[in-house]
Amino acid sequence: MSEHTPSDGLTLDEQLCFAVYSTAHAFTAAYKPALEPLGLTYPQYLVLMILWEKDGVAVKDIGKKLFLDSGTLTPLLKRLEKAGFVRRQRDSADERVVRIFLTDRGREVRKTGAEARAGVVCALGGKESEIQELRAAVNKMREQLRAGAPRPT
Amino acid sequence: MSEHTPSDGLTLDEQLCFAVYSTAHAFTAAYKPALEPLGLTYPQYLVLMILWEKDGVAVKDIGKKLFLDSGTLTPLLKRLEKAGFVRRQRDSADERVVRIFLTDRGREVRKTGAEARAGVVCALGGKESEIQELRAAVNKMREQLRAGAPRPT
DNA sequence: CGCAATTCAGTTGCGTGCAATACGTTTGCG
DNA sequence: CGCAAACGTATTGCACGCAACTGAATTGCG
Repeated sequence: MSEHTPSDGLTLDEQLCFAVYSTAHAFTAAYKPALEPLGLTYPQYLVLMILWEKDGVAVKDIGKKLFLDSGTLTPLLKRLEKAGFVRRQRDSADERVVRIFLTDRGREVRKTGAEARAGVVCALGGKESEIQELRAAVNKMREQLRAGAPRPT
Repeated sequence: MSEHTPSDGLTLDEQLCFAVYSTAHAFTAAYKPALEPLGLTYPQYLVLMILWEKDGVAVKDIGKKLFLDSGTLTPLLKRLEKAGFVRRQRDSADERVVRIFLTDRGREVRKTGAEARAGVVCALGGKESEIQELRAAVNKMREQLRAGAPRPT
């Protein structure tokens, strides 16, 4: 098993990071056929998922859930508003806060969202238990990365 | 266990797709402290990994490995060239093809790349075998998504 | 050979992501 | 109360990522 190249574990296919990176893109592509006809992108769909769970969430809290900042969310939410899925409204009790509310249209598309997920789950080959197991492992990895990465101190 | 919300598995935290999506960002962030001082982004680093394995690869083949198209790669490779990591050269035998070659600088940073990976692996909490197992599961998922998603025929 | 189809890279347009920064609102402390 | 610090959102600039398209080079078939 002699290696003609100095193999230091830096082969692309050996990398967990690349596996995750490329699979994330594959997920986005897998959802696209279901979302595109609605005029939704995948990150926009994630925002709607949060709102389906609890309406009137502040931008900041959406950011915490999705790990995104206002630089990403503000324009995204404006596009969602323009497309008629949500309403953006300043919190009268704290004028710094902008709360996001679903419109009727925003609530309507939940059905289609559920169908989208069903289709993708199907493509994954069934077994919900396996999927949940994998999800837990991937989430754990994310938390470890987030714990290891932050500021030096 | 009554649900006060119509739970159709559409909660953000139940989603494997979101786990992968957010973990991909976490990986990028984890690599950043190592890559930023070099003036490299994570996707640029992926391209270098391919070239470390085999130099002089065509843009098209880089795209196949990374699942990216020329719309993404052409500007990225131009930036890599401008930063002095690679050289872009038309294939004289087939003028349509552009081959990418490492410069001395491009070869130099391999060491730092290896250190970057070591740091991230460390943050993941060790056990190479577990990491490889997870990598295999995630890669399998990607292939299932890619097999399920393509054109309707 | 001759020409249509294919291939490959490049370009444009749009939607993320993220760092850095700006700005108005609120809080906390003397 | 008065003001500095903290907070929440918005803006700008840059780098992906992808769809749609362009244009040059090559291939393949009659």
